[in-house]
Amino acid sequence: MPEGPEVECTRLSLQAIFNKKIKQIQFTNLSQKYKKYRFKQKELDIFEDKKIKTIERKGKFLMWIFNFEKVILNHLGMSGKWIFVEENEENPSHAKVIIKFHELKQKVVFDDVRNFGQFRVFESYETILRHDPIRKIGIDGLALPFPIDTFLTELKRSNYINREIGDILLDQKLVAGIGNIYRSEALFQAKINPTKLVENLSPNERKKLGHAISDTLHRALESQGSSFNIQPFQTPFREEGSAQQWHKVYGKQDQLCQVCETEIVAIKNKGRRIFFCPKCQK
DNA sequence: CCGCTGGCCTGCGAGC
DNA sequence: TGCTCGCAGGCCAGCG
Repeated sequence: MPEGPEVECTRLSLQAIFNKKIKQIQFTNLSQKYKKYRFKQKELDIFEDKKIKTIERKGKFLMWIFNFEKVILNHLGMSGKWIFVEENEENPSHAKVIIKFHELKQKVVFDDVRNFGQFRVFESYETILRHDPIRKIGIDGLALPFPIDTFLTELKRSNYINREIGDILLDQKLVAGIGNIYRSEALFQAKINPTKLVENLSPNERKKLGHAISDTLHRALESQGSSFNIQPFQTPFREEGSAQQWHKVYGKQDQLCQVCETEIVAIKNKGRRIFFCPKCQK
């Protein structure tokens, strides 16, 4: 579900639990159905009475930093969300992790329907930085100002030049935080056909694309993300986003382009769909 | 080092 | 009504 902007919205809401003394972090009974969480409660027991100092975002990953050496790597996967739940309120039906605090009535619950999420303890900050997905992560698409020069340099890497631009935009080693929705939207804004090879992009197109990525992700952040379909994104305070209201192409196959009234088309790229206007995006 | 494929999961709507 | 199928905003191990 969540891409960079949704993950950042989540991070901002979770500031409410910074510096609160933890009573318990607990894997739910349901979570024990799954290998990645099974028999790992012991790793969470040591967090009792500790505090979350801050949460850093690396692309779509959240790194939880505490007032001792351990670090937790958390990924929302396709359907994960953190939700504040009242003491007497029932847990969401796919709760995997529950965190309770001494000073807070509410607990915070990691609810993850499709179970693609991650919640893993690492020994230290240094250990997590050596973890491959973190170590290899590219430019943060939400970085301000967007590092356009680095983006242009990276685009010239030999492993990218003969590949389709729509394909490599999901590569978190290039720009981290782009997901399936915002790759289509960014390409539309930059007026670039997703099947165009990187080597055939003009200098102007490359610059426009960098700007479009940054602009798209920031507009999404301001809109509190995109919420639609069956399992809409919600912030921990259960607010839904409104970015879907300005989507120009994502999910709009068979509808007419708002600019030129040509029919929006969808193509498959490695099993995921890319949406674009065949006239505006040459 | 690289890129690609299949696997990990549940829930929903379409079509039969 | 119930079944199967395809599809959904992502990552990663294993392979060539």
